[in-house]
Amino acid sequence: MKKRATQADVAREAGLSVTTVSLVLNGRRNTRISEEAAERVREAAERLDYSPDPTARSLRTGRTRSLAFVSDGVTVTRYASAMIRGALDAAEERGYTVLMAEVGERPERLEKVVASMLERRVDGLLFGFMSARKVGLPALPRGKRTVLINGVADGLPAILPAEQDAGEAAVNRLLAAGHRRIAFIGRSERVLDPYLSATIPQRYAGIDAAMAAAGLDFAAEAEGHEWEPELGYRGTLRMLDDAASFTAILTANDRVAFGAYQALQERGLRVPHDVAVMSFDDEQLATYLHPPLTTMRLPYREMGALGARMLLDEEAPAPATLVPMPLVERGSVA
Amino acid sequence: MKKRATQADVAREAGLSVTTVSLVLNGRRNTRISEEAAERVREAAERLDYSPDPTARSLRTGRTRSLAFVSDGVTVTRYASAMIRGALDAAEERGYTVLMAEVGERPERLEKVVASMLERRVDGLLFGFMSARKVGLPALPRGKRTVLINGVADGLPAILPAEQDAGEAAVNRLLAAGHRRIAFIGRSERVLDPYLSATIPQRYAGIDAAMAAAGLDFAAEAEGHEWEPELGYRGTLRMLDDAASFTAILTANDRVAFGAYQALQERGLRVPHDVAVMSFDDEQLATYLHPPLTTMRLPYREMGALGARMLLDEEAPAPATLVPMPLVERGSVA
DNA sequence: TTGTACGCGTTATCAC
DNA sequence: GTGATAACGCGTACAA
Repeated sequence: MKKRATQADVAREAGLSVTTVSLVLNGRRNTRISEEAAERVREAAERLDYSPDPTARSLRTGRTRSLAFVSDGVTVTRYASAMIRGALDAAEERGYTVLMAEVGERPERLEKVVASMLERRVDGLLFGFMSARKVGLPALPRGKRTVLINGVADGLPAILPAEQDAGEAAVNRLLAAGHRRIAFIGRSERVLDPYLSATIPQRYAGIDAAMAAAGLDFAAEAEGHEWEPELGYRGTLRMLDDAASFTAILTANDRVAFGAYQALQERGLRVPHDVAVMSFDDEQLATYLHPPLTTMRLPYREMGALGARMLLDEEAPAPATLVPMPLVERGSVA
Repeated sequence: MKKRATQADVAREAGLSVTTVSLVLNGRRNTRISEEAAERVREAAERLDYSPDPTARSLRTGRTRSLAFVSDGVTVTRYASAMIRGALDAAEERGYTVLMAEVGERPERLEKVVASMLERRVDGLLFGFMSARKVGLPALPRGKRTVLINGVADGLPAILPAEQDAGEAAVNRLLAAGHRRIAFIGRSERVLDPYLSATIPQRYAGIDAAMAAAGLDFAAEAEGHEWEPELGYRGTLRMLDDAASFTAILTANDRVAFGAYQALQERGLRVPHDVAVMSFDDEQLATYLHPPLTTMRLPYREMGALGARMLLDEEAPAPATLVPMPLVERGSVA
């Protein structure tokens, strides 16, 4: 492994000065270098397989062409990790590198991690959270560009899923299939705390708005804030045992829907023939079910990509951007 | 936002030279600086809130205290993304930062991405793959430390799950519960291609070895290389329809087990009372089932952490390191 | 149109 | 024991 070629090497090879080399290779427009010199530089660079040293460049310019992606637990979260992928792709498109850090369940680490990223002179900070909620962040330097994905904090630009629209769309999908007696599993007062979730209230709001617009009330409800299969399972059984009459179930998320499927199957009810199921999130799980689950997708990958673009593109970012949650049509609604 | 303090500022504040400052702050041992001078330096640094500029340091030392984590799709893979977390934690412990990149389904991007990481002067390269298989990698500079996680390539150190042991342990768990008539779902010739999987053959080998040691053959088998719920579902139904007699099912992975559960429930068979189910991987899914699934866990987080440690700690890494797959005891075997 | 020389903040080599 | 000073590789003001 030979030493890497430097600008000086290229200059020598081309018989020109480093200034010329620098100007040419950085594609400076309003400096009149003869086309012939420029060509000589490019050839020399090519011959020597030259590529600029980003370290030296950063030292000189104060910019690193890198951004930090700081998250709570998205790497260990079933599906939220897709937001990393989105950010990675958008950053790479722009020639940026992503420094990753994760603070896990210990928010007190956040300060240390952010400080470490700032020391590394990242050009911007991207925060990503597992569940969209209000978060406390350490003080950040004024000028430093910052965007929150799936989270909100004081005056920082935030990217969130368009939950209200999704709530409406979910209900409307059931209505369009002719359902009028609809059950809902997963309402909870607890979830209204913005530090637990900043978006779930909107999901509820959308759901309720669409129901109201149709002049309907839910035929049955099973409350609960732990959106795990158990809730769907027990909730569905309870509603059936209460002799509630419904032709469709709307569940707070896919894991709840999963539990609902189990209960329905136990009772000999077929999805979607006897009972339709409509849900939110679109975890991988949704594709495992029989029939596969129709659900409103959390657009994590798009949110990650948008976050990186907002951070890196110079336009002033909006205070809050809502990313549409697409309806993923599978087989559980008919 | 004021300008950051530099070493020169600290030197001035302490009334000493930058040399002294550098020596003290880097904790050099065999240089005789008076304890009093050292103290003055530390105090001055504290007062000015000085922290060294990693960019300048890298320019000088040629090391960046950063490593690259290059993967195919681990960020969008249900559970493999835990290996990122492991690598992140281990890197942070050592003061290293992780530059992430992901090439997705396009291996031709690998070369570009690796080149970009090398340009950034990372101190080491960590490759992480979704499924443990033989991979082709671009040529890497001689000296550059490299470790593969969940993948194998020519002469590079690799970290893999200990599948053979896990295969044996899974069978032995069933034997310990008294099962003698065991069915197996998921054998396939196709999976023996090392470019598809380098470890599945070992999983088979462990399973077969344990069965042979017990003097047993499988009571029934359902073959298949697409390890999705569908295989478990159809496979189980077929075996039951063939009037096969078994008290336990060993499935190739959790998704297959999920399908098996569905089939068993349809036929009115209870897990684990009528049929025990034992599996591999430990996806989140395993905890959703009724009863929760007993399975051999793929230790992705540990593998990620070990990879980073091997990369960063100076010991010469072994050509291949097998990480134990722990038995996760839940409720599906009795 | 191109070249010279300096500075970015650090570490390392030598003097004193 | 400590202090000048020369790199590291790049960008750019200023000179030619």
